[in-house]
Amino acid sequence: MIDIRLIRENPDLVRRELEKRGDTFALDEILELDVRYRGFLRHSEELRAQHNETSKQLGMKKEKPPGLIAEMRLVGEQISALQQQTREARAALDALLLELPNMPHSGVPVGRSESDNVVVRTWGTPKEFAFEPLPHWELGEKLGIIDFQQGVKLSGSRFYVLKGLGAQLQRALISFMVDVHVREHGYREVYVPAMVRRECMVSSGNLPKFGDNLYRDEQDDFWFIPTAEVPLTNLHREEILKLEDLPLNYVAYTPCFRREQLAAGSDTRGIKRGHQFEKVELYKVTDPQSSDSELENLVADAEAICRKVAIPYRVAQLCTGELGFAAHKTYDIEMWAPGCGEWLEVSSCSNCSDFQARRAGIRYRPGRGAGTQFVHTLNGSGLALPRVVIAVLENYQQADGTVLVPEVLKPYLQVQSGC
RNA sequence: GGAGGGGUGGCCGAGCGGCUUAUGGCGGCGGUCUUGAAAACCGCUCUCCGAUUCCAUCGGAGCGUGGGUUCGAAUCCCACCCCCUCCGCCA
Repeated sequence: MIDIRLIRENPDLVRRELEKRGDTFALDEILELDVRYRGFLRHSEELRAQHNETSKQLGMKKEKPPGLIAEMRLVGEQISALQQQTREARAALDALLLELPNMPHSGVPVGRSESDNVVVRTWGTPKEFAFEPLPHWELGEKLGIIDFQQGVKLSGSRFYVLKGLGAQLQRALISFMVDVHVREHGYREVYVPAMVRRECMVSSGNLPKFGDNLYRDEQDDFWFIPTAEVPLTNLHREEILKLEDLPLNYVAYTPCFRREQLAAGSDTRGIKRGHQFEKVELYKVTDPQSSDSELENLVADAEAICRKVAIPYRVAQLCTGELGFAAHKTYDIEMWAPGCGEWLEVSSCSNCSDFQARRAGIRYRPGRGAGTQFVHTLNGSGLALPRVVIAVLENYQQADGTVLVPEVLKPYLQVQSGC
């Protein structure tokens, strides 16, 4: 959420920043509602101040004059009516504020589409194969480790079943990645619910605007998380954190659920995009001064995984038009997949500045006696599982259709050579 | 799922229609005393919103959440959320 006071005091700045995303926003309506809201609020507070004073005096009197009580009742009714108007204006204002995306960081390149993203670095060189490398769906089927038909049988399109070493490879990657982040990067491992209350989705920015992308249990109003970012954002909801406890670094492994209402046929091959997938998520809560540098640390922590599994990757900075709703600045990490011949997004690391913190009410106190301030939150995959599985299969494949096990995964797998 | 009990400031815990700007204690901070520390004593300790002459002052709100009754609600009523105990069921 953007601070209403900033919009009030500097609407042109906010408008200019938001329009970098390539869209227009209802700022005039917001400003108008804000004036209305404060008018009602001020009026009802003035009346209430008088009313409080008279009531207090009335309470001290032995004789209660009936005329005065009748008069007070009328004032009370006026206050109720004003409060109702105040509430309505506030609710309308909040509804609009919740629809505004975050403002981009000043260093984000202005642009409209993927082609305006900026590749900031590349690591490794795509391997030259002496044969035509196969896409993972062919490799997986030949090896009997990915079964698409059974996925469809159980749940429909965009579901798959991993079998034997396919399932084990994914599980090995999960353990390996979490271990690296805990032991080498200082993250605290947490296990969180995959179904959350509606307000958690509002805090993270998924609701009210993106409900169409979420699965939901209507009976109990549980919402299925599209990423661990949602529960992690809410871990400290409505808390005032101590400066000395920042930054908080969390790593969580969770399943993720996305409705992905894509056109039939797009991205349907393979396990790149499904309704359910596994992800290891990194999350940081920092003070506002540190979030810029912590984003660099976060990206480096995610990149470390790519290097350890020795798969070429590149890091792209997203342009303003590609930023997610809550994001202030984002880097994507893309691994090279020689079989499908594309750079696969395996991580998206974002500094959300105070956008989610404001929605979730997560604050800290900068110093003794100082007022509270909103923290900054950052998140990034470290990494998204099915796509790393794809990259491993396609990069480590051999001429005979078998796949070698990356060195770092050997301690985590039952086999030492490959499959 | 059934029955009962409960949610009050950082924590514990009183209050059960106006005397509460929420008693008291613990913790925390500052001070007095002391060579220093402890003890004792004194004082201070929350958040949010709005207005203005904006390092401040004034007003409003907040006792799980949201409504309601009343001139006046932490206190009474309704709904919901959460926690605890027992029973049932279950991994």
